Amino acid sequence: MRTTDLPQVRSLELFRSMSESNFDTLMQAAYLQTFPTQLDLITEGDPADFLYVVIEGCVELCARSNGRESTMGMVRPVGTFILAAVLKDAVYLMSARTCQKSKILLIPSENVRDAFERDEAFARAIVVELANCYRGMVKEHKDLKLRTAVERLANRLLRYHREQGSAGSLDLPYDKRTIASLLGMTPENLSRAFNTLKPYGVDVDGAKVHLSDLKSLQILAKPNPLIDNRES
Amino acid sequence: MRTTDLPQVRSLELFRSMSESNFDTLMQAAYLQTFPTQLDLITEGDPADFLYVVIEGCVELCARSNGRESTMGMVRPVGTFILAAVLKDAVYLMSARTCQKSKILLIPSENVRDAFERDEAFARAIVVELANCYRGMVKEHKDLKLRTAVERLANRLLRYHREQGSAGSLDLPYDKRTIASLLGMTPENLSRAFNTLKPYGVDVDGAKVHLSDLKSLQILAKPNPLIDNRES
DNA sequence: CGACGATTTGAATAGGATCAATGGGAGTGG
DNA sequence: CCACTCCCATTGATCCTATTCAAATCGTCG
Repeated sequence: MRTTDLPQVRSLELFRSMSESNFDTLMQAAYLQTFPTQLDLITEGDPADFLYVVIEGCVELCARSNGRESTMGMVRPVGTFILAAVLKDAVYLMSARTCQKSKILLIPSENVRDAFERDEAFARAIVVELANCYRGMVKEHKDLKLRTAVERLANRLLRYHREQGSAGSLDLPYDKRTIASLLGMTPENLSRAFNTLKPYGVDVDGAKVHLSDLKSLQILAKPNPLIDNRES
Repeated sequence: MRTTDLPQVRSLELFRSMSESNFDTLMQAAYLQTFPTQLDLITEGDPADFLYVVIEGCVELCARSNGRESTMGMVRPVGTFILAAVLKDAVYLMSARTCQKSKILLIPSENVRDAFERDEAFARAIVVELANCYRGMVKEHKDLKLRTAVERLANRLLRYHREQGSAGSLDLPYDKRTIASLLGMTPENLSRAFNTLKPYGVDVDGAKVHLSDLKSLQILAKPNPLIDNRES
Protein backbone atom coordinates (compact mmCIF):
# COMPACT_ATOMS: atom_id res chain seq x y z
CA MET A 1 0.00 0.00 0.00
CA ARG A 2 1.24 3.46 -0.83
CA THR A 3 2.31 5.37 2.25
CA THR A 4 0.60 8.53 0.99
CA ASP A 5 -2.76 6.87 1.52
CA LEU A 6 -2.06 5.89 5.09
CA PRO A 7 -3.08 9.11 6.86
CA GLN A 8 -6.43 9.02 5.08
CA VAL A 9 -7.11 5.52 6.33
CA ARG A 10 -5.77 6.26 9.77
CA SER A 11 -8.28 9.05 10.19
CA LEU A 12 -11.25 6.70 9.73
CA GLU A 13 -13.36 6.18 12.82
CA LEU A 14 -12.57 2.50 12.71
CA PHE A 15 -8.81 2.95 12.95
CA ARG A 16 -8.42 6.27 14.75
CA SER A 17 -8.03 4.90 18.24
CA MET A 18 -5.84 1.92 17.39
CA SER A 19 -2.32 1.76 18.69
CA GLU A 20 0.30 2.88 16.21
CA SER A 21 2.02 -0.47 16.01
CA ASN A 22 -1.16 -2.47 15.57
CA PHE A 23 -2.29 -0.11 12.86
CA ASP A 24 1.03 -0.49 11.05
CA THR A 25 0.84 -4.26 11.23
CA LEU A 26 -2.70 -4.24 9.90
CA MET A 27 -1.84 -1.91 7.04
CA GLN A 28 1.20 -3.91 6.10
CA ALA A 29 -1.14 -6.73 5.24
CA ALA A 30 -3.75 -4.57 3.54
CA TYR A 31 -4.27 -3.41 -0.03
CA LEU A 32 -5.64 -0.12 -1.16
CA GLN A 33 -6.94 -0.50 -4.67
CA THR A 34 -8.96 1.48 -7.16
CA PHE A 35 -11.58 -0.46 -9.05
CA PRO A 36 -13.52 0.56 -12.16
CA THR A 37 -17.29 0.85 -12.07
CA GLN A 38 -19.53 -2.21 -12.35
CA LEU A 39 -16.86 -4.56 -11.09
CA ASP A 40 -17.89 -7.56 -9.00
CA LEU A 41 -15.92 -7.48 -5.76
CA ILE A 42 -17.38 -10.42 -3.91
CA THR A 43 -20.01 -13.09 -4.46
CA GLU A 44 -22.37 -14.38 -1.82
CA GLY A 45 -21.44 -17.83 -0.64
CA ASP A 46 -17.70 -17.27 -0.97
CA PRO A 47 -15.55 -17.45 2.17
CA ALA A 48 -14.78 -14.07 3.70
CA ASP A 49 -11.17 -13.47 2.77
CA PHE A 50 -11.13 -9.73 3.24
CA LEU A 51 -12.80 -6.93 5.09
CA TYR A 52 -13.68 -4.15 2.66
CA VAL A 53 -13.59 -0.46 3.46
CA VAL A 54 -14.94 1.98 0.91
CA ILE A 55 -12.64 5.02 0.84
CA GLU A 56 -13.97 6.68 -2.30
CA GLY A 57 -16.76 5.86 -4.71
CA CYS A 58 -19.74 3.64 -4.04
CA VAL A 59 -20.51 -0.05 -3.67
CA GLU A 60 -23.80 -1.86 -4.09
CA LEU A 61 -24.63 -4.84 -1.91
CA CYS A 62 -27.05 -7.26 -3.47
CA ALA A 63 -28.42 -10.73 -2.99
CA ARG A 64 -29.77 -13.39 -5.30
CA SER A 65 -32.06 -16.37 -4.89
CA ASN A 66 -34.03 -18.34 -7.43
CA GLY A 67 -33.88 -16.13 -10.46
CA ARG A 68 -34.41 -12.95 -8.48
CA GLU A 69 -31.98 -10.29 -7.40
CA SER A 70 -32.36 -7.43 -4.99
CA THR A 71 -30.23 -4.54 -3.83
CA MET A 72 -29.61 -4.92 -0.12
CA GLY A 73 -27.81 -1.67 0.51
CA MET A 74 -25.34 0.90 -0.71
CA VAL A 75 -22.00 1.60 0.93
CA ARG A 76 -20.46 5.03 0.63
CA PRO A 77 -17.28 6.45 2.14
CA VAL A 78 -16.43 5.75 4.80
CA GLY A 79 -18.20 2.49 5.33
CA THR A 80 -17.27 -1.14 5.65
CA PHE A 81 -19.03 -4.16 4.35
CA ILE A 82 -19.24 -7.82 5.29
CA LEU A 83 -17.70 -7.17 8.68
CA ALA A 84 -19.85 -9.85 10.30
CA ALA A 85 -18.70 -12.55 7.89
CA VAL A 86 -15.07 -11.61 8.53
CA LEU A 87 -15.42 -11.71 12.30
CA LYS A 88 -17.22 -15.04 12.21
CA ASP A 89 -14.92 -16.44 9.52
CA ALA A 90 -18.01 -17.40 7.57
CA VAL A 91 -19.18 -17.02 3.99
CA TYR A 92 -20.52 -13.77 2.58
CA LEU A 93 -24.29 -13.40 2.66
CA MET A 94 -24.30 -10.67 0.04
CA SER A 95 -22.54 -9.92 -3.20
CA ALA A 96 -20.92 -6.56 -3.85
CA ARG A 97 -20.01 -4.59 -6.93
CA THR A 98 -18.79 -1.09 -7.51
CA CYS A 99 -21.30 1.34 -8.96
CA GLN A 100 -18.66 4.01 -9.53
CA LYS A 101 -14.93 4.02 -9.88
CA SER A 102 -14.03 3.30 -6.27
CA LYS A 103 -11.03 3.31 -4.00
CA ILE A 104 -11.30 0.40 -1.63
CA LEU A 105 -9.20 -0.90 1.23
CA LEU A 106 -8.95 -4.66 1.52
CA ILE A 107 -7.77 -6.10 4.81
CA PRO A 108 -7.24 -9.84 5.06
CA SER A 109 -9.80 -11.36 7.42
CA GLU A 110 -7.24 -13.08 9.52
CA ASN A 111 -5.44 -9.83 10.23
CA VAL A 112 -8.69 -8.14 11.19
CA ARG A 113 -9.41 -10.89 13.68
CA ASP A 114 -5.84 -10.70 14.99
CA ALA A 115 -6.07 -6.97 15.47
CA PHE A 116 -9.44 -7.37 17.12
CA GLU A 117 -7.95 -9.64 19.74
CA ARG A 118 -4.82 -7.59 20.22
CA ASP A 119 -6.17 -4.06 20.23
CA GLU A 120 -8.90 -3.16 22.66
CA ALA A 121 -9.67 0.19 21.08
CA PHE A 122 -10.01 -1.42 17.69
CA ALA A 123 -12.33 -4.04 19.17
CA ARG A 124 -14.55 -1.31 20.52
CA ALA A 125 -14.63 0.49 17.19
CA ILE A 126 -15.46 -2.77 15.43
CA VAL A 127 -18.34 -3.39 17.78
CA VAL A 128 -19.76 0.07 17.22
CA GLU A 129 -19.51 -0.40 13.46
CA LEU A 130 -21.12 -3.83 13.65
CA ALA A 131 -23.90 -2.55 15.90
CA ASN A 132 -24.54 0.22 13.39
CA CYS A 133 -24.76 -2.31 10.57
CA TYR A 134 -27.19 -4.38 12.59
CA ARG A 135 -29.41 -1.47 13.45
CA GLY A 136 -29.37 -0.29 9.86
CA MET A 137 -30.56 -3.70 8.73
CA VAL A 138 -33.32 -3.75 11.36
CA LYS A 139 -34.51 -0.39 10.07
CA GLU A 140 -34.52 -1.62 6.47
CA HIS A 141 -36.53 -4.61 7.55
CA LYS A 142 -39.05 -2.53 9.47
CA ASP A 143 -39.35 -0.21 6.49
CA LEU A 144 -40.25 -3.10 4.23
CA LYS A 145 -42.60 -4.87 6.63
CA LEU A 146 -44.48 -1.89 7.95
CA ARG A 147 -44.88 0.38 4.95
CA THR A 148 -46.37 0.36 1.49
CA ALA A 149 -44.21 1.12 -1.55
CA VAL A 150 -45.44 4.72 -1.77
CA GLU A 151 -44.73 5.30 1.90
CA ARG A 152 -41.24 3.88 1.54
CA LEU A 153 -40.52 6.17 -1.37
CA ALA A 154 -41.94 9.22 0.40
CA ASN A 155 -39.82 8.58 3.46
CA ARG A 156 -36.73 7.92 1.40
CA LEU A 157 -37.18 11.21 -0.41
CA LEU A 158 -37.54 13.03 2.90
CA ARG A 159 -34.38 11.36 4.12
CA TYR A 160 -32.33 12.30 1.05
CA HIS A 161 -33.77 15.79 1.31
CA ARG A 162 -32.64 16.10 4.91
CA GLU A 163 -29.22 14.60 4.20
CA GLN A 164 -28.72 17.07 1.37
CA GLY A 165 -29.47 20.10 3.47
CA SER A 166 -33.27 20.47 3.34
CA ALA A 167 -33.08 22.96 0.50
CA GLY A 168 -36.42 22.09 -1.06
CA SER A 169 -34.93 19.81 -3.64
CA LEU A 170 -32.69 16.78 -3.81
CA ASP A 171 -30.69 14.65 -6.18
CA LEU A 172 -31.43 10.96 -6.37
CA PRO A 173 -28.11 9.41 -5.43
CA TYR A 174 -28.52 6.32 -7.63
CA ASP A 175 -30.22 5.10 -10.77
CA LYS A 176 -33.96 4.82 -10.45
CA ARG A 177 -33.63 1.13 -11.16
CA THR A 178 -31.31 0.82 -8.17
CA ILE A 179 -33.53 2.90 -5.92
CA ALA A 180 -36.49 0.76 -6.91
CA SER A 181 -34.65 -2.41 -5.96
CA LEU A 182 -33.40 -0.84 -2.74
CA LEU A 183 -36.98 0.03 -1.82
CA GLY A 184 -38.22 -3.42 -2.75
CA MET A 185 -40.19 -2.65 -5.88
CA THR A 186 -39.93 -2.80 -9.66
CA PRO A 187 -38.77 0.19 -11.73
CA GLU A 188 -42.27 0.45 -13.22
CA ASN A 189 -43.77 0.62 -9.79
CA LEU A 190 -41.30 3.27 -8.68
CA SER A 191 -42.29 5.37 -11.64
CA ARG A 192 -45.94 5.04 -10.65
CA ALA A 193 -45.15 5.77 -7.04
CA PHE A 194 -43.57 9.06 -8.14
CA ASN A 195 -46.79 9.87 -9.98
CA THR A 196 -48.78 9.04 -6.87
CA LEU A 197 -46.67 11.55 -4.96
CA LYS A 198 -47.15 14.35 -7.48
CA PRO A 199 -50.24 15.70 -5.63
CA TYR A 200 -48.02 15.92 -2.55
CA GLY A 201 -45.65 18.35 -4.20
CA VAL A 202 -43.12 15.87 -5.53
CA ASP A 203 -41.83 16.84 -8.97
CA VAL A 204 -39.27 14.68 -10.68
CA ASP A 205 -36.98 15.71 -13.48
CA GLY A 206 -34.42 13.03 -14.17
CA ALA A 207 -32.39 12.67 -10.99
CA LYS A 208 -33.59 16.02 -9.63
CA VAL A 209 -36.56 15.96 -7.28
CA HIS A 210 -38.29 19.10 -6.14
CA LEU A 211 -40.41 19.03 -3.00
CA SER A 212 -42.87 21.91 -3.02
CA ASP A 213 -45.19 20.79 -0.21
CA LEU A 214 -43.12 19.25 2.55
CA LYS A 215 -45.94 19.41 5.05
CA SER A 216 -48.37 17.27 3.10
CA LEU A 217 -45.61 14.88 2.07
CA GLN A 218 -44.73 14.39 5.72
CA ILE A 219 -48.34 13.75 6.62
CA LEU A 220 -48.43 11.05 3.99
CA ALA A 221 -45.05 9.59 4.87
CA LYS A 222 -45.39 9.64 8.65
CA PRO A 223 -41.62 9.47 9.09
CA ASN A 224 -40.42 7.50 12.10
CA PRO A 225 -36.98 8.17 13.58
CA LEU A 226 -36.74 4.50 14.55
CA ILE A 227 -36.78 3.67 10.85
CA ASP A 228 -35.56 6.69 8.99
CA ASN A 229 -32.70 8.14 11.03
CA ARG A 230 -29.40 6.59 10.01
CA GLU A 231 -27.37 7.90 12.87
CA SER A 232 -29.39 6.86 15.96
CA MET B 1 -30.01 -13.00 42.04
CA ARG B 2 -30.28 -16.45 43.59
CA THR B 3 -26.95 -18.23 43.66
CA THR B 4 -28.57 -21.46 42.51
CA ASP B 5 -29.19 -19.91 39.12
CA LEU B 6 -25.60 -18.80 38.64
CA PRO B 7 -24.14 -22.01 37.19
CA GLN B 8 -26.88 -22.09 34.57
CA VAL B 9 -26.03 -18.58 33.45
CA ARG B 10 -22.33 -19.18 33.66
CA SER B 11 -22.60 -22.04 31.21
CA LEU B 12 -24.07 -19.83 28.50
CA GLU B 13 -21.83 -19.30 25.49
CA LEU B 14 -21.80 -15.59 26.18
CA PHE B 15 -20.38 -15.90 29.69
CA ARG B 16 -18.45 -19.15 29.58
CA SER B 17 -15.04 -17.68 28.82
CA MET B 18 -15.28 -14.66 31.08
CA SER B 19 -12.95 -14.35 34.01
CA GLU B 20 -14.43 -15.44 37.31
CA SER B 21 -14.22 -12.02 38.92
CA ASN B 22 -15.68 -10.15 35.98
CA PHE B 23 -18.53 -12.62 35.85
CA ASP B 24 -19.23 -12.17 39.53
CA THR B 25 -19.25 -8.41 39.19
CA LEU B 26 -21.62 -8.59 36.25
CA MET B 27 -23.97 -10.96 38.04
CA GLN B 28 -24.00 -8.88 41.16
CA ALA B 29 -25.65 -6.17 39.13
CA ALA B 30 -27.99 -8.46 37.26
CA TYR B 31 -31.49 -9.74 37.91
CA LEU B 32 -32.90 -13.10 37.05
CA GLN B 33 -36.64 -12.89 36.91
CA THR B 34 -39.56 -14.99 35.81
CA PHE B 35 -42.25 -13.18 33.89
CA PRO B 36 -45.77 -14.35 33.06
CA THR B 37 -46.85 -14.78 29.46
CA GLN B 38 -47.92 -11.81 27.34
CA LEU B 39 -45.97 -9.32 29.41
CA ASP B 40 -44.43 -6.30 27.72
CA LEU B 41 -40.74 -6.22 28.56
CA ILE B 42 -39.53 -3.27 26.53
CA THR B 43 -40.97 -0.71 24.14
CA GLU B 44 -39.23 0.56 21.03
CA GLY B 45 -37.95 4.08 21.46
CA ASP B 46 -37.08 3.63 25.13
CA PRO B 47 -33.43 3.96 26.17
CA ALA B 48 -31.62 0.66 26.50
CA ASP B 49 -31.35 0.14 30.24
CA PHE B 50 -30.75 -3.57 30.22
CA LEU B 51 -29.42 -6.37 28.12
CA TYR B 52 -31.91 -9.24 28.11
CA VAL B 53 -30.99 -12.90 28.03
CA VAL B 54 -33.75 -15.46 27.61
CA ILE B 55 -32.98 -18.42 29.87
CA GLU B 56 -36.32 -20.21 29.65
CA GLY B 57 -39.51 -19.56 27.74
CA CYS B 58 -39.88 -17.43 24.64
CA VAL B 59 -39.91 -13.75 23.73
CA GLU B 60 -41.41 -12.06 20.70
CA LEU B 61 -39.70 -9.04 19.15
CA CYS B 62 -42.02 -6.74 17.28
CA ALA B 63 -42.12 -3.32 15.74
CA ARG B 64 -44.83 -0.76 15.14
CA SER B 65 -45.25 2.15 12.78
CA ASN B 66 -48.36 3.99 11.69
CA GLY B 67 -51.11 1.70 12.82
CA ARG B 68 -49.28 -1.43 11.77
CA GLU B 69 -47.39 -3.99 13.80
CA SER B 70 -45.13 -6.80 12.73
CA THR B 71 -43.27 -9.59 14.45
CA MET B 72 -39.56 -9.10 13.85
CA GLY B 73 -38.30 -12.27 15.44
CA MET B 74 -38.58 -14.78 18.24
CA VAL B 75 -35.95 -15.32 20.90
CA ARG B 76 -35.63 -18.70 22.53
CA PRO B 77 -33.14 -19.98 25.10
CA VAL B 78 -30.39 -19.16 25.05
CA GLY B 79 -30.55 -15.96 23.14
CA THR B 80 -30.09 -12.30 23.84
CA PHE B 81 -31.99 -9.38 22.50
CA ILE B 82 -31.30 -5.70 21.91
CA LEU B 83 -27.58 -6.21 22.32
CA ALA B 84 -26.80 -3.55 19.71
CA ALA B 85 -28.82 -0.89 21.50
CA VAL B 86 -27.04 -1.69 24.75
CA LEU B 87 -23.58 -1.50 23.24
CA LYS B 88 -24.35 1.76 21.47
CA ASP B 89 -26.21 3.16 24.47
CA ALA B 90 -29.08 3.98 22.13
CA VAL B 91 -32.83 3.45 22.15
CA TYR B 92 -34.46 0.13 21.41
CA LEU B 93 -35.57 -0.37 17.81
CA MET B 94 -37.95 -3.16 18.70
CA SER B 95 -40.44 -3.94 21.41
CA ALA B 96 -40.44 -7.26 23.23
CA ARG B 97 -43.01 -9.28 25.12
CA THR B 98 -43.06 -12.75 26.53
CA CYS B 99 -45.13 -15.31 24.69
CA GLN B 100 -44.74 -17.90 27.41
CA LYS B 101 -43.91 -17.82 31.06
CA SER B 102 -40.22 -16.95 30.76
CA LYS B 103 -37.13 -16.79 32.89
CA ILE B 104 -35.07 -13.83 31.83
CA LEU B 105 -31.75 -12.39 32.89
CA LEU B 106 -31.53 -8.61 32.96
CA ILE B 107 -28.10 -7.04 33.00
CA PRO B 108 -27.82 -3.27 33.32
CA SER B 109 -26.44 -1.79 30.11
CA GLU B 110 -23.68 0.06 31.85
CA ASN B 111 -22.34 -3.10 33.41
CA VAL B 112 -22.39 -4.87 30.07
CA ARG B 113 -20.36 -2.09 28.54
CA ASP B 114 -17.99 -2.11 31.52
CA ALA B 115 -17.48 -5.83 31.24
CA PHE B 116 -16.99 -5.51 27.52
CA GLU B 117 -14.11 -3.12 28.06
CA ARG B 118 -12.61 -5.05 30.93
CA ASP B 119 -12.90 -8.63 29.73
CA GLU B 120 -11.43 -9.55 26.40
CA ALA B 121 -13.04 -12.96 26.23
CA PHE B 122 -16.44 -11.46 26.94
CA ALA B 123 -15.84 -8.88 24.21
CA ARG B 124 -15.16 -11.65 21.73
CA ALA B 125 -18.28 -13.55 22.75
CA ILE B 126 -20.33 -10.36 22.44
CA VAL B 127 -19.02 -9.78 18.95
CA VAL B 128 -19.88 -13.30 17.87
CA GLU B 129 -23.38 -12.92 19.28
CA LEU B 130 -23.82 -9.55 17.59
CA ALA B 131 -22.51 -10.86 14.29
CA ASN B 132 -25.00 -13.72 14.53
CA CYS B 133 -27.84 -11.27 15.15
CA TYR B 134 -26.75 -9.22 12.16
CA ARG B 135 -26.54 -12.18 9.84
CA GLY B 136 -29.88 -13.45 11.05
CA MET B 137 -31.44 -10.11 10.19
CA VAL B 138 -29.81 -10.09 6.74
CA LYS B 139 -31.30 -13.50 6.10
CA GLU B 140 -34.76 -12.38 7.19
CA HIS B 141 -34.47 -9.44 4.87
CA LYS B 142 -33.38 -11.55 1.92
CA ASP B 143 -36.22 -13.96 2.64
CA LEU B 144 -38.75 -11.15 2.44
CA LYS B 145 -37.28 -9.42 -0.60
CA LEU B 146 -36.52 -12.42 -2.75
CA ARG B 147 -39.42 -14.78 -2.12
CA THR B 148 -43.17 -14.90 -2.41
CA ALA B 149 -45.33 -15.66 0.60
CA VAL B 150 -45.80 -19.30 -0.41
CA GLU B 151 -42.07 -19.77 -0.88
CA ARG B 152 -41.36 -18.23 2.50
CA LEU B 153 -43.81 -20.58 4.16
CA ALA B 154 -42.45 -23.63 2.32
CA ASN B 155 -38.90 -22.83 3.35
CA ARG B 156 -39.90 -22.12 6.92
CA LEU B 157 -41.65 -25.47 7.14
CA LEU B 158 -38.56 -27.21 5.78
CA ARG B 159 -36.46 -25.41 8.36
CA TYR B 160 -38.69 -26.37 11.29
CA HIS B 161 -38.77 -29.91 9.94
CA ARG B 162 -34.99 -30.07 9.87
CA GLU B 163 -34.62 -28.47 13.30
CA GLN B 164 -37.06 -31.01 14.73
CA GLY B 165 -35.19 -34.00 13.42
CA SER B 166 -36.50 -34.49 9.88
CA ALA B 167 -39.04 -37.07 11.00
CA GLY B 168 -41.60 -36.37 8.31
CA SER B 169 -43.67 -34.09 10.49
CA LEU B 170 -43.23 -31.00 12.58
CA ASP B 171 -44.92 -28.87 15.19
CA LEU B 172 -45.47 -25.22 14.48
CA PRO B 173 -43.59 -23.52 17.29
CA TYR B 174 -45.92 -20.53 17.52
CA ASP B 175 -49.49 -19.43 16.88
CA LYS B 176 -50.35 -19.28 13.23
CA ARG B 177 -51.08 -15.61 13.68
CA THR B 178 -47.52 -15.10 14.93
CA ILE B 179 -46.02 -17.19 12.15
CA ALA B 180 -47.96 -15.18 9.61
CA SER B 181 -46.60 -11.92 10.99
CA LEU B 182 -43.09 -13.36 11.19
CA LEU B 183 -43.32 -14.33 7.52
CA GLY B 184 -44.72 -10.95 6.58
CA MET B 185 -48.27 -11.89 5.71
CA THR B 186 -51.78 -11.83 7.15
CA PRO B 187 -53.28 -14.83 8.96
CA GLU B 188 -55.77 -15.23 6.11
CA ASN B 189 -52.98 -15.35 3.61
CA LEU B 190 -51.07 -17.90 5.67
CA SER B 191 -54.11 -20.10 5.71
CA ARG B 192 -54.34 -19.88 1.92
CA ALA B 193 -50.63 -20.50 1.56
CA PHE B 194 -51.07 -23.76 3.48
CA ASN B 195 -53.80 -24.71 1.03
CA THR B 196 -51.52 -23.88 -1.88
CA LEU B 197 -48.94 -26.25 -0.41
CA LYS B 198 -51.39 -29.14 0.00
CA PRO B 199 -50.57 -30.54 -3.48
CA TYR B 200 -46.94 -30.60 -2.36
CA GLY B 201 -47.65 -32.99 0.46
CA VAL B 202 -48.20 -30.48 3.23
CA ASP B 203 -51.00 -31.51 5.58
CA VAL B 204 -51.89 -29.32 8.50
CA ASP B 205 -53.79 -30.35 11.58
CA GLY B 206 -53.70 -27.60 14.16
CA ALA B 207 -50.08 -27.10 15.07
CA LYS B 208 -49.04 -30.44 13.58
CA VAL B 209 -47.77 -30.41 10.00
CA HIS B 210 -47.13 -33.58 8.08
CA LEU B 211 -44.81 -33.48 5.08
CA SER B 212 -45.51 -36.45 2.82
CA ASP B 213 -43.64 -35.32 -0.29
CA LEU B 214 -40.43 -33.63 0.75
CA LYS B 215 -38.95 -33.82 -2.71
CA SER B 216 -41.63 -31.81 -4.45
CA LEU B 217 -41.83 -29.35 -1.55
CA GLN B 218 -38.12 -28.74 -1.88
CA ILE B 219 -38.44 -28.20 -5.62
CA LEU B 220 -41.05 -25.57 -4.95
CA ALA B 221 -39.20 -23.97 -2.03
CA LYS B 222 -35.72 -23.95 -3.54
CA PRO B 223 -34.13 -23.64 -0.11
CA ASN B 224 -30.97 -21.56 0.04
CA PRO B 225 -28.47 -22.08 2.84
CA LEU B 226 -27.59 -18.39 2.69
CA ILE B 227 -31.14 -17.64 3.79
CA ASP B 228 -32.42 -20.67 5.62
CA ASN B 229 -29.54 -21.97 7.72
CA ARG B 230 -29.50 -20.35 11.12
CA GLU B 231 -26.10 -21.50 12.19
CA SER B 232 -23.85 -20.48 9.28
C1' DC C 1 -27.63 10.44 -37.04
C1' DG C 2 -28.40 5.94 -35.09
C1' DA C 3 -28.19 2.62 -31.38
C1' DC C 4 -28.59 1.39 -26.97
C1' DG C 5 -30.07 1.47 -22.29
C1' DA C 6 -33.02 3.64 -18.94
C1' DT C 7 -37.45 5.31 -17.92
C1' DT C 8 -42.22 5.81 -18.56
C1' DT C 9 -46.86 4.42 -19.83
C1' DG C 10 -50.59 1.19 -20.77
C1' DA C 11 -53.11 -3.10 -20.27
C1' DA C 12 -53.68 -7.41 -18.23
C1' DT C 13 -52.72 -10.40 -14.46
C1' DA C 14 -51.36 -12.11 -10.11
C1' DG C 15 -50.53 -11.70 -5.39
C1' DG C 16 -51.92 -10.15 -1.16
C1' DA C 17 -55.01 -7.38 1.95
C1' DT C 18 -59.40 -6.33 3.79
C1' DC C 19 -63.98 -7.18 5.29
C1' DA C 20 -67.45 -10.24 6.69
C1' DA C 21 -69.11 -14.54 8.16
C1' DT C 22 -68.50 -19.19 9.81
C1' DG C 23 -66.46 -23.09 12.15
C1' DG C 24 -63.80 -25.02 16.10
C1' DG C 25 -61.48 -25.81 20.24
C1' DA C 26 -60.07 -24.17 25.13
C1' DG C 27 -61.47 -22.34 29.13
C1' DT C 28 -65.23 -20.71 32.37
C1' DG C 29 -69.10 -20.95 35.13
C1' DG C 30 -73.44 -22.93 36.14
C1' DC D 1 -71.24 -32.58 32.45
C1' DC D 2 -72.92 -29.17 29.53
C1' DA D 3 -73.88 -24.59 27.80
C1' DC D 4 -71.65 -20.41 26.94
C1' DT D 5 -68.16 -17.39 25.49
C1' DC D 6 -64.11 -15.96 23.49
C1' DC D 7 -60.44 -16.13 20.49
C1' DC D 8 -58.18 -18.26 16.76
C1' DA D 9 -58.38 -20.09 12.34
C1' DT D 10 -60.63 -20.74 8.01
C1' DT D 11 -63.35 -19.53 3.98
C1' DG D 12 -65.56 -16.56 0.64
C1' DA D 13 -65.99 -12.26 -1.80
C1' DT D 14 -64.08 -8.17 -3.10
C1' DC D 15 -60.70 -4.62 -3.46
C1' DC D 16 -56.24 -2.82 -3.89
C1' DT D 17 -51.42 -3.12 -4.71
C1' DA D 18 -47.79 -4.57 -7.28
C1' DT D 19 -45.83 -7.46 -11.06
C1' DT D 20 -45.54 -8.72 -15.73
C1' DC D 21 -45.43 -8.00 -20.50
C1' DA D 22 -45.44 -4.91 -24.27
C1' DA D 23 -44.67 -0.68 -26.41
C1' DA D 24 -43.40 4.07 -26.61
C1' DT D 25 -40.35 7.75 -25.22
C1' DC D 26 -36.35 9.96 -23.69
C1' DG D 27 -31.32 10.78 -23.32
C1' DT D 28 -26.77 9.75 -23.92
C1' DC D 29 -22.88 8.32 -26.22
C1' DG D 30 -20.32 6.85 -30.04
